Amino acid sequence: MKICYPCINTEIGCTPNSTFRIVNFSREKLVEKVENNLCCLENILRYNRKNKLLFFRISSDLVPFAGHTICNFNWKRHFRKKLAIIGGYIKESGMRISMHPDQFTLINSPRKDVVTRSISDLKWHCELLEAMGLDKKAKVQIHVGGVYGNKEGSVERFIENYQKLPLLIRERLVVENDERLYSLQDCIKISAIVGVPVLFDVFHHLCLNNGESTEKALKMACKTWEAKDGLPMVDYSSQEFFGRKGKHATTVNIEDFKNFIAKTKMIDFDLMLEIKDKEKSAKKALKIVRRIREI
DNA sequence: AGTTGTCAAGCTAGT
DNA sequence: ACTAGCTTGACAACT
Repeated sequence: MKICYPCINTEIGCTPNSTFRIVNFSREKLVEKVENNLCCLENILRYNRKNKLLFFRISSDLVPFAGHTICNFNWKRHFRKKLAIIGGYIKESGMRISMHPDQFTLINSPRKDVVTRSISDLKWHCELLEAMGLDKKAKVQIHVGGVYGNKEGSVERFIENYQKLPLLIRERLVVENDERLYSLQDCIKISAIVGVPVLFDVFHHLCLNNGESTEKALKMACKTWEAKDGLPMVDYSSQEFFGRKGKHATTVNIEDFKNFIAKTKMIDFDLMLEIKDKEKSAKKALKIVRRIREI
């Protein structure tokens, strides 16, 4: 089991997600930001390696506006060497990478323009991982999307559009259960038809489920991953005690986490801790995982 | 230097 | 018909 936190490190003092306003878009601005972001990403990866945190989610802001029509600059070519170096470091360290485009990226919208933009967005995520030389175990995760007043039809549209995706995207795309619309069961049903691996989100499952226990659900999700996809990826977070339902906790709840790790001891997967204090919780979690799983 | 409103993008649910 | 919230940081314009 590899374990880590998404996108940001709060200790190092740099950000790999530095962006700018679209009105200020220029080739120079983009190069400046990406240079800075890649440099910070390297710092984070070094920190993670030192701390044995071997799973990391790279932010979609690493290359601002990369999938947008405004971006006519070939950043892949420009940063080719740097990307290969970073990818080399990731591989040599035995690390794994994921990416997670945000809620605007969905392939089941009835709006053609939304789907087109989403595909363009997914494409650059995959191209980035490709440029780093990472194998297909590096994944890009999205949710099923909207319901649009007709869940069956919306699932159907997901399936149709998924099947039309270029191979470059299909080889990396995984679908994650969300906390309001598409449960794990919904994702599994889609997976049974198109073969997309299902990324299990423990916390979302607590918010929306079909009565299965966490262990049962996790096992079901794991079956959708094949050897070529690598170990199943799992997202974990806990509920902020006084927060609205679905709000992520500030720091990991140690007791809940121990419980989760103990219950799932027999299953192997990679774990992303979606907790606000990032590497702090990840380090605590790693200690627990090591003790309970004896790794 | 510190504070605050705003940001490329979609969707749902609540008013 | 309209907007807050997702999740949330960071930019940019303002004190």
